[in-house]
Amino acid sequence: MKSNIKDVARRAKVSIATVSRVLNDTCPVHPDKRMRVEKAIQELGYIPNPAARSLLKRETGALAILLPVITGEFFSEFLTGLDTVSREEKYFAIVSASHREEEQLRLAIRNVCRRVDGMLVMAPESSTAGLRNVIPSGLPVVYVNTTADDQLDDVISFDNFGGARKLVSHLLELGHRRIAIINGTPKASDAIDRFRGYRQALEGHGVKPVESLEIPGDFTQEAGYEGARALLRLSDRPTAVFCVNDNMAVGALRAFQERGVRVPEDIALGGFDDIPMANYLTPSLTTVRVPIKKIGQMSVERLIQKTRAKEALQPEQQVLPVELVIRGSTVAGR
Amino acid sequence: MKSNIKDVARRAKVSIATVSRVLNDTCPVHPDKRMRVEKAIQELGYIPNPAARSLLKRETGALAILLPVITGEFFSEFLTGLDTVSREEKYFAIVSASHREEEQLRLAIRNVCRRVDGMLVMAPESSTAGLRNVIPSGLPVVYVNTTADDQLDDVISFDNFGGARKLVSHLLELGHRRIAIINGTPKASDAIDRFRGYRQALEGHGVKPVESLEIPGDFTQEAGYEGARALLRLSDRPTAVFCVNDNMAVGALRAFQERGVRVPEDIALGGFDDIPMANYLTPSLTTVRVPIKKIGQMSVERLIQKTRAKEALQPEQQVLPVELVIRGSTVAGR
DNA sequence: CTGTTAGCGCATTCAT
DNA sequence: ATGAATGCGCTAACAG
Repeated sequence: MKSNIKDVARRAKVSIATVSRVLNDTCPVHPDKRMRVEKAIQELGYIPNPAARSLLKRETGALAILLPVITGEFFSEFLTGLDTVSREEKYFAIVSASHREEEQLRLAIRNVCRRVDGMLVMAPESSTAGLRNVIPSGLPVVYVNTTADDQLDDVISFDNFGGARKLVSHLLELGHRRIAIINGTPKASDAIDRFRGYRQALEGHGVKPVESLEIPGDFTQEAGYEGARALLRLSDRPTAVFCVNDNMAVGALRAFQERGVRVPEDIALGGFDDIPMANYLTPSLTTVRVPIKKIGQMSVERLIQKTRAKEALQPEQQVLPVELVIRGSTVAGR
Repeated sequence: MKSNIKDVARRAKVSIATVSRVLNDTCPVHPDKRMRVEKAIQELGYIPNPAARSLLKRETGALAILLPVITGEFFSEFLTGLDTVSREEKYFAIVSASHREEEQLRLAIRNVCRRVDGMLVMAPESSTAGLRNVIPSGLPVVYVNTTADDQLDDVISFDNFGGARKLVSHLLELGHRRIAIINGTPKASDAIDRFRGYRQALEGHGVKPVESLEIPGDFTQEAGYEGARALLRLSDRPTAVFCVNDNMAVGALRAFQERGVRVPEDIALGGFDDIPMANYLTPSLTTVRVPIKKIGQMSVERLIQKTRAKEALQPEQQVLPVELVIRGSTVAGR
């Protein structure tokens, strides 16, 4: 059965304070007693109760990582980066997904906020001010890829707008004029920014946006697949398609291949994120490289820094650059 | 600042007991006071401290999910299945990765075991008996894909041996005789079982195993890539390669394509898992379908069942069937 | 060096 | 229906 500090103390014939001392190595303890305590701990299989400890110390040694979803390569990469760092820094990472629903996110925040010393929130569909009333003031938070209404929070994001503009400009420079877009979930800021980049690029080249070429989506492969099929049904097909993330581009590519539409000869295809898979597709996918793993690392590093600091730190907001990666899905022979 | 139950009581001009009552809806409370309490909670942004609650109630409402890694499609799928169920059942899932190291796993177990009401452990490199001394007796545990030394624990796994045998038999039936294998991490039971399946299939067809065709690996794409390159350097190349998981097959495919080795014409390729990506590769990947998402669901369901049960349940051990999926990487024209 | 004691925030008796 | 008091397991301050 689960034993407690009293059991250990009794067995080692010392006071509970002494047990606590050897446990936390706070002040010197007589080697003899230390040994007895260690032996008792061993024999009982005693493990301190973090609930009791955190009640007292007001810290938990854990960090919450709240993501819209944990599925897919994008998030895998992000988690990998983040996990390494938190492990090194002796923090325990609690990962949860909010399924892109604000309500679920709020619930998750409520669920964890008292169990952790800090929170990492990636919520492209929410904004920092909107979440503020759910988050206990004083709890360190780092937002990733979340809309910042003001300068009060730490926010790390990357250049969604610029990346999309670059990619679509690349298509335009290849001579494409009928360029479709398959979008992400409607309220997601990253989807919105990428869409803006798309529109901006078109404008910059004097191309009028065509509404029938702007297909709604939700970041999933299925949406990419369905969106691409819808585009193929059009009487006046586009010559290029920009999927707002790689995941959807994967689905689109499948739709094209099923219908015998060659990429890039019949239709060019671009994505966003540069997930590992992008390079494995045939043809490989032209996309916008986002330093996902690095962002994962950076954001926990910052979170841990904020958590360890006694004083509240000056909020920092940064937007990381992204890079266009040209591959076979837009230029044949690559 | 973080407020506590006392603050709420003071503000609502009631006792803390009353606050606790409206919080947990235990016994009837005068509507008037209830209102005052609710108002105070609202105004203070009060959130109960789960640490204090669990100290008293001896339950946490959380489940631990300990996986070897959380990267890649296999684990994404698993988590997706699991997440849905635990959310529905009002349990909070704490996910952590042990990096395939027993020491890390033990550390993670220690870290979480007192924070949760039950644990889901996927540890292909460990065995149930070996972990027993780290896990507090009485804590409900469900193992997935972990070696069972005895009948004392709940273990859910799938037919690694049979799946591998089927796949390699398929290659043999296509006429292949020089069949290489790229293996998983050495101590992982799934890798070991799949290797056994490979050997067994060869034997069944009277083919002698060739040691130079048995390449070590570690389940990562990089290992698949390197393994495939090593095979290509052989003077006497294999005509088929079985990668012990799809992830490595992806890496192998890349190596082949880089060197202009056609799949399946020059070399056939098989994987294991049937991750979503397998179907998107060109050629699509012949593999062994594992009902990953379903296993994720089943295992938490069982865990929750054990957790809710007052009495200790009879341990159940089950091995789920897997299915050979033949695609383009072994048979051209698919 | 070591033991005793007072809470941490909360649910739960036991009185009222 | 409600409040006062008790204790969950632990650490820290205090007193030896």
